[in-house]
Amino acid sequence: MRRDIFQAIADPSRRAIIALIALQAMTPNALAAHFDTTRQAVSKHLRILTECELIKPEQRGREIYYQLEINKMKEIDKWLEQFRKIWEKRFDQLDTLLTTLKKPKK
Amino acid sequence: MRRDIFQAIADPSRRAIIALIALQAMTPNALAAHFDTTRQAVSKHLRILTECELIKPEQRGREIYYQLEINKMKEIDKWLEQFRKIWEKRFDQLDTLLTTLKKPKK
DNA sequence: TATATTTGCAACCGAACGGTTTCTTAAATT
DNA sequence: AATTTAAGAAACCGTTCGGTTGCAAATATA
Repeated sequence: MRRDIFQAIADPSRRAIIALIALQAMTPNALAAHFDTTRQAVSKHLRILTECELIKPEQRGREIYYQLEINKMKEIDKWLEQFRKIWEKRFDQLDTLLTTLKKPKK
Repeated sequence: MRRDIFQAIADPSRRAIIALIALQAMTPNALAAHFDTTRQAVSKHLRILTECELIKPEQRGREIYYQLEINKMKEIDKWLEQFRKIWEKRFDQLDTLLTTLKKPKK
């Protein structure tokens, strides 16, 4: 069973859950109210997100508040880094080109 | 059939393909040589990546060079933006705390 | 022209995915 | 103590995924 952060964010429902939890910790029931699905389905998503440590459960009485582990999100950012270098380079090249074009002709 | 960039990067083989192509455009055969799998499997990944416009095929004789559409990668960066705001805020708070601790006691 | 090479496409297969329904456990409320 | 509420666990179901094998099409080479 593959279980990493990239697989975790592949599902649109899970991305929506992450976005909601990012604003404030929420219970499975509260989350389910935002979706057109059963609480159990949400629970399954929460389990997956918990397993790859993207969210953390916090028991409060009989309720469980799930909160985002924002640091884990940085792993995606870290992976993107290698490509950011490339698109920044391309932007610089474009910038150079534009600057060159602007220069008065010899 | 769901086909978006998040699903595209969910698979580790596809992430590896993206990373290779980022450096230089490559053919399916050349790519397959880097993996312990058949060319057809790589071709399937390339198809998925092409469908969500993360890569672009360029025919050259009987070979097809696939090259990365770096701009598409920015979509991930864009999605991350909402969370980057949060982790930068948390960092600022930590920074403020540390600065406060450093201040001499009254 | 015959042959080899590069590639895509279709059919198939087992495993994983995303969902539902049903059941159990535990805490809160009456 | 009985009932309600919140949540997880297990079993099941149809679909998708990632891979394979086999085949057809098109280009290059002999």
